[in-house]
Amino acid sequence: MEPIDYTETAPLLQAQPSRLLSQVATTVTRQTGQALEAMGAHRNHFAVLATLEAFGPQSQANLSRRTHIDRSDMVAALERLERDGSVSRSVDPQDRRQNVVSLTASGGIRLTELSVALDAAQRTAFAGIDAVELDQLVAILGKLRSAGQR
Amino acid sequence: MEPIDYTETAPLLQAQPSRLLSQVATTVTRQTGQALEAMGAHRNHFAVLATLEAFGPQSQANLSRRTHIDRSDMVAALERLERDGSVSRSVDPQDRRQNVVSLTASGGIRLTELSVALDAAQRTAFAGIDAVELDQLVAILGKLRSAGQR
DNA sequence: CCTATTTCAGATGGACTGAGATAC
DNA sequence: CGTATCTCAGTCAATCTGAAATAG
Repeated sequence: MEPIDYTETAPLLQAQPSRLLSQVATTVTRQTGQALEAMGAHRNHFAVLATLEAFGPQSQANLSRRTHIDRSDMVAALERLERDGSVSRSVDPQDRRQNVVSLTASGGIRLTELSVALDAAQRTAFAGIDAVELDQLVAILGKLRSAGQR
Repeated sequence: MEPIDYTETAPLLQAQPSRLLSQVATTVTRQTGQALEAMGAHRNHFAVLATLEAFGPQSQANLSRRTHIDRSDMVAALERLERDGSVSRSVDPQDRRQNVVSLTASGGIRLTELSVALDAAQRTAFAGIDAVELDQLVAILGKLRSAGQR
């Protein structure tokens, strides 16, 4: 007489990767989000700083396209980053509709701090799988993102 | 002189699987959600019906544990499913705190309909990867869910 | 005239919390 | 008395839309 496991998943549900995907994403996002919150930061802040470091000064619109952060949420993120002195904004003389957003020196330091915190959180969040599986996961998700945009 | 790609992702961001995970999950969830919405249903409805079919009549608390749907959202889902005639609820005579939720005949038919719609949506959502990769993805996500709960 | 960028104000749905009523 | 279940009300952050103001 076996004990009944009241947390088992129905077969039809196991065949629904979309559900699994969303549940794991929720958990992982919460873990990394809390790590950044403990640093007084936000996921979007890291994404913006990393993108500025990689591609140099650029407009908010390009930052949005590169990070997949909505133009509207970008406004709030930059307002905050500017207030903290991590980025500076000025009107582009070539095209005065745009702001040129630049990483400051202290923004570069901030990026390093956040990167360390995020790496640690990520190691915890993905502790259940090995390095090979993590590589597979990233590769597969990358394909899905390219294929399935919008 | 190469053209500049304004949608490229920063290296530091590519090393952040958590971000990728959340973005892909958002897209896939929207696609499957729309498919069910077109059927007048919701993701949670499918999960509940599939779990009832797999494990038979059971309490709302057990449905919550098995589907990972919050007890609070379960109330709304069952209210709806009962109104549609897909499930029936009655107080458990053995333990009158609990409701016994049962799948009705028309609920079984409904489950089949939703299953077909979901499968189609899922084939589209995961069209970018092959069967082997999908299996890998499900296996990896399964490990992460077991390891990282809460 | 149409399009692009930045900004604001708000809609929408998802995950979750707290507390009350009831029953064990 | 403490715990479990069901329910309701409501918070909270995330995603996204629409429109205004400005500039090309």
